[in-house]
Amino acid sequence: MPELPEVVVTLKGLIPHITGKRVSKVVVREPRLRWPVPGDLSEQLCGKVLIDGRQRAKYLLFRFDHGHLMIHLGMSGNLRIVQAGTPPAKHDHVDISFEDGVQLRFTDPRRFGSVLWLSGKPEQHKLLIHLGPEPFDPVFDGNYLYRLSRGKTVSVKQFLMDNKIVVGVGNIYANESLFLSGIRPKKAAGRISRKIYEALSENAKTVLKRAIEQGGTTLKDFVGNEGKPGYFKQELYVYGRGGMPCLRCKTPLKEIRLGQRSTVYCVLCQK
DNA sequence: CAGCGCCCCTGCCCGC
DNA sequence: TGCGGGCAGGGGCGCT
Repeated sequence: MPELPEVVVTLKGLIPHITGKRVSKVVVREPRLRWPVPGDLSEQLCGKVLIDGRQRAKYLLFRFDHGHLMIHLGMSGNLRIVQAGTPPAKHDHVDISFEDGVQLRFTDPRRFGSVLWLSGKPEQHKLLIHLGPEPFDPVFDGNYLYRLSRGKTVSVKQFLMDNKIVVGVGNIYANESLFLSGIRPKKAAGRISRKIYEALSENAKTVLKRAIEQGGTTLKDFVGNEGKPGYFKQELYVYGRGGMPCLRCKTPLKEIRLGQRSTVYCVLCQK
């Protein structure tokens, strides 16, 4: 489910339910996630107050006065509020209960997600320290992409999806941004002009912002915290539409694989 | 260092 | 209806 918009939507929905509340109980049913859930998670959290929550890349960071709970949703993860006492279903790996009966539940069939405890500064953590800027950070613009791409032979799509360059642009939104910018996904990143990168950075921001407004993109089973699906799927131009007509020129969209990821583009609209 | 592949894992869809 | 193969929204890591 998650790309950046789904993470933002998830966080936004959770915040009002859990900020300022004290943890009363932690249950870990399955610690074998992307990295093992720390064995002392319960000791770290119980009795402590969750101060606030924010997002860095696709990581959710929940602040306590002595550290941070860091959660990544991977490909299939989901974090939601459940009624206290709701029996766990398959793949409900971690529950964090608060004193008022609110319960935070982490579910992840594929277990590519993670639930970690950070005692130090989050930005110093090895998973975050090498990350590029957020797409909505003012430093992320056409000039930034132009400068960092000089001499690079990697495809522009993989360049855009590289977390060291910019975070949060996953496969769906990379495909969409490139279509809107008229750029062929496999074109070498180093051979694209400053002007085109200007369009690409703007389109990436627009697509992400629009997806957040629509509550994310529901492909299979993503639902926000109010149980609503994301409506951005209706606005996808190319992702998931290989072989179907381009919405601008009717030419059948071409589908290839780039870095093992499905890549869809229009041979006429994207050069 | 850049640039690839691989891999973690389950679910689902398709073709036979 | 059952089974094998391929694919899926992520991303760290190890190899060349």
